[in-house]
Formats: sequence, C-alpha cells, structure tokens
Amino acid sequence: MSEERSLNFIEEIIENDLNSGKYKTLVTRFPPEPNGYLHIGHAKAICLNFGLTQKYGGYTNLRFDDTNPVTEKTEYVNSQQEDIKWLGFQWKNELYTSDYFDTLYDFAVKLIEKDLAYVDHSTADEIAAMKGTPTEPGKNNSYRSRSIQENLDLFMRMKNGEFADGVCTLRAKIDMAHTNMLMRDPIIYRIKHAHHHRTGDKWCIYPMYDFAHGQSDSIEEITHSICTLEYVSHRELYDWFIEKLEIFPSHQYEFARLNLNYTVMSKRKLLQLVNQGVVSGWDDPRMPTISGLRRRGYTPESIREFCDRIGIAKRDNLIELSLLEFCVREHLNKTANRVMAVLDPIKMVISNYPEGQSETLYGENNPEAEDKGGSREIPFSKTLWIEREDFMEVPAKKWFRLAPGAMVRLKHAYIVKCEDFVKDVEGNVTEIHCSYIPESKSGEDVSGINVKGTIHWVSAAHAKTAEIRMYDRLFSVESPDAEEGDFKDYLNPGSMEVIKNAYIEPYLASADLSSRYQFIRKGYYCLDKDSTAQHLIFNRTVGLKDAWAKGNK
RNA sequence: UGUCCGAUAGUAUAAGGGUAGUACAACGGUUUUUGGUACCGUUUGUCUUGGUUCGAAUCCAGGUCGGACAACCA
Repeated sequence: MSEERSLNFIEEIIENDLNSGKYKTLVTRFPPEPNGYLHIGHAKAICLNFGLTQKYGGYTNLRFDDTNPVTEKTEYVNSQQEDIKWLGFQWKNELYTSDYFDTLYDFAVKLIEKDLAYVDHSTADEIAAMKGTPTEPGKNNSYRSRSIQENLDLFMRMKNGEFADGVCTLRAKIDMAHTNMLMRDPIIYRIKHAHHHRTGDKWCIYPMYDFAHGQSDSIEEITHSICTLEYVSHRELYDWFIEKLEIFPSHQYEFARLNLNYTVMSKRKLLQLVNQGVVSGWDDPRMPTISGLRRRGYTPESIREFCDRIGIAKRDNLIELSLLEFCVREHLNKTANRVMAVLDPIKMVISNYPEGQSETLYGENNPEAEDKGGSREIPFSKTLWIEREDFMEVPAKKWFRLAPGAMVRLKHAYIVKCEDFVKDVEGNVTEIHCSYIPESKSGEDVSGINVKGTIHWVSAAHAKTAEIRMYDRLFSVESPDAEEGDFKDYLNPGSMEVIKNAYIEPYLASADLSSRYQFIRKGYYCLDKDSTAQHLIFNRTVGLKDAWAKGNK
C-alpha cells in the first residue's frame, strides 16, 4: 500500500461522503440496456462501478434497464452477464427495471395525485411543435389543465389497454418554458402494445428512461449513480422526480465516455456493422466489443489495466489504440508461451546435415516467467521453413539476418551460414542453402562464434499447417464518426488478412481456446473458435513491436 | 440566439495558492540466442486577456474554442 495514487473526481466525492457520514456503505450499479453487446466503453463503466465498491467496500448491482421491449432481448441479457463475469466482476444482485413496473406505476399515480402529471392526447408531432427549441420556450397545451380525477381515470385506462399505441402519453407537469428542454413536461409513460422479454404481455404502457432510471436507483438505494456525460442535463429531472416522489435520494455523477481512435463505439453503429455483414458478428475479432476482444485474444487483466490507465474525468477524450495494445502486450509478455510459427515460408536446406536424420531440441517456453515456463521439445532436421522476410539477397545496412555469406542463429538450435540460394524463372527466391555449425548447438555452444541475428524456423518434416488471421484496425481514419458521409466509407480494407498455409511447430497442435501464445518475433496469437483439430486457425491479437520494420518504412 | 459541461506535451491523466509530474506515443542508447522484454536518456504542455496575491494550471471576471440538449430511445 505504499504507492499513493491520486484520486479521480468521483473517488473524491465518495471519500467525502464516506468521511462525512453521509453514507455508511457505498452502493453502485451497472445499468446496461439489453439491446446489444457490451463494448470496451462499457468496460470502462464496469471497471469504474465495480472497482469503486471493491476499493471502498459496499456492493454493485447489475440492473438491466429494460423499459423498451421492442429493442431488448434475452440474448443480450445473457451475453452481457457473460462479459461482465469474464472481465472478472461479480454483482451483488441481478435486477431488472421491469421488476419495478408496479412501483413505477404507483409513482406515476402519486405524481398525478399531486397534480404533477397529466395525460396528453397530443400526437408526437404536436408535442414536438409545442416543445419549443433550445432557444425558444415551449407552450402549454389544453390537456395540461385536465383535472386530477380525469388524469387518474385516463392513466388507468392507458394501463388497461383502452388506447392504441401513440394515442396519448403521461407527462410530468413541470415548466414548458424551462431552459432545460428535458424539464418541458417530459413524457414519462407511453403506450406500447409490445411483448416484453420478462413481463410478457402484462403491460402495454412502459415508463421512459427518465421516469425509470432514477427511481430504480432510489429503490435500490444506490448512493452514487454514475453515468456518462450525455446525461448531465438529465440530472435536473432525476433530482426533480426524487424530490417530488419523496424517495431515497440517490445522486447522479457523470464522467466522460471512452472514445478510441480508429473505432466506432455507438451500439447503433456496431449493430449496423453486424447486420450489414461488414463483420462476422458481435464477436468478430475486429469489433471493440468485449466478446470481440475476447475472441481476438485480449485478456480480462489487460482490459482492466487499460481502463485503469485511461483515467476518469469530465473532458471529452479520444484514447489512442496503442495504449490498449500496450496493455495486452504487457500482460501477454509475462504469461504467453513462446512458440515458433512461419507465416510466409521459404525453404531452407542445411547442406551438411545428414539426409533423413532428425533430433530433438528443447526450448524454454517463456523467458519472462519465473521457471521460464518449463520447456518443450522441438524437432530439428535437414529441411526447414523460415520466414521469407528473414533473407535478403542484397542486405540492407545494419541487416543482421540471412544474406549470402551471412550467419544467423536458428532459435534454440544451431548457427547456420548462408552458402547459396535458388531462384525461379520470375526471380523469386525459392530455396536457401546453408551449412550448420555442429559445435554451436543452443545451450552447449563451443563454437566461439557470435552472431547478431536470431531467426525462427520450423522443421519441414514435422511442421503442422494452420490458418492465420491477421487483424488490424477496422477503420483507416482516427475518428470515423467525425468524417464526412457514412462512417462505413472509412473501413480499413486490410483489417483482416488470412494466411491459409502457415507452418507451426508440432507443440501447437495441442493448443486450446484458453491458451495465448507468442509466435516468436511475430506477435501474440490465440486459437479461434472456428478452429478444428484438422484445421487449426489462429487469430493475431497484436503484433510485437518491431524496431527494424519501424526504422525501415 | 438560450441553458449546461469542459479546456494542462501528439494522446490521456496528476498537481486543490508555493519546483508543472506520470503513463502511452515519438526519438536516441545499453543489454539480449525474439530487431521482443528490461533498463537509461531526450523532445514536446497550463486556450486567451485582465484582476486578486509576495506568489496562480489552481481563485475571480471577460473572451475564445470544443462538446451536450429540440426520440412516445437509453
């Protein structure tokens, strides 16, 4: 506990409230609407809400904000729960706003009885016309002066299904000239003869967000209701309902939502990508969804670390993707076993190694791990696959890989010297001939030779094949929604490149969906769920930093 | 044109009247059987104009810029 971390503004508020005795226990909630999959922006909110109660004690509820039956589905409820658990958090209570529909109805009646709500038979267009604009006040309509009795009767008939969708609404009676447009008699109940994923056909009227969220917070005695900046202007209404209803005073605090460059974050846009087949689904590894990141190979630890590093504040932000990548590399560097895979193969023949002979070499699995992660067997033989880019016919300056006459170390094996190479009629190099130095065997090198370069390889006779899916950012511009025209005009055409036939070392045949690997010198990879024993498929989570490639762009 | 929110290196985020710090990014170097990791170093910042004060990123006032708000969505 030696490290002093500065507090974000919400932690300061909480510490003050706890120290002053305003609250004894901290209670927060994570309130997703089950109308889509959770994304990295939600992860920020999840880490915040659950993180706060982990730090200060108390608990966090999971509450599905299911007040709009036409967009919500049980499928989403399930995926959202799975994602939160996978991120490593456990909620105290699993709750639904729909659990409170009876109470919410009573709250509405109470408002009517206080002459603070009325049934309005205006059409949607009429309501909009009377609402004014941000700079002009709205106007009262004639329904506003209906009697309490009449409103009570009408609202009951709304509930009883006597009216078709859209015929009338229940509105709070506040002030049509208020500078905050949300206070201009907001609609609090609307008629929707729709089947609800939990309450079925019990209701045909559903509360609006503003008449559900704050009250739900209050019912659960949420002490700190944390949401994003777009709800700032809702806070006035939030407080108004709590005051008029005389219920537990939850308080709302707003922070800036996460924006990530080269991605879009709105559920509406992500849904479009899914529905229009731009990606393979909500869990496409290029999606910023939790399920997409999971399939891509991101770890919960790395996402939590990311959320921790981006901080919590009130100013708009655009976080660089490179920070997310840094976080996953940092975690995987410590935990992923190293293996060898050749993605763009070229044949190497070792001229002085006996035909038909092979031997078993050993490679440590992870130089960063305490016990080096143990070791594995790696077969070696006369003919190998190496990476095409590790050979240069005419070496560049400061090149210390393979070139005519040059020597390199084969990782975990011998030092080899390039003696010759073969080209096809088109001038492509098809084969590299080397000699090896028997005394240079890894771990028992008595050759006295020092080489600058080490390359990875796979024994041709022992290699397995695999499909490799190389992912990159989904968009080619930093801020797709800020560009002219449709955001889909800015998709990165190279966001997924598939290598059909890569060679991998035999050890990888035993890979399972929970394993993450570092393909030495290439990047971090994990098995994809489409993989079968006959057809292995690996996803690239993120590449390794490459100082050589960077300097030679 | 109204109300509300915000403004610190390229990107984020600290400093709560007293040396502008940290991380990522970028750049350079050391180590290295991964051109990875680790380690060291360098560059880059308080939107503006006034005021209060011995002293202002911080407090006050005006301005500028950015964002939000006119769904029977959340």
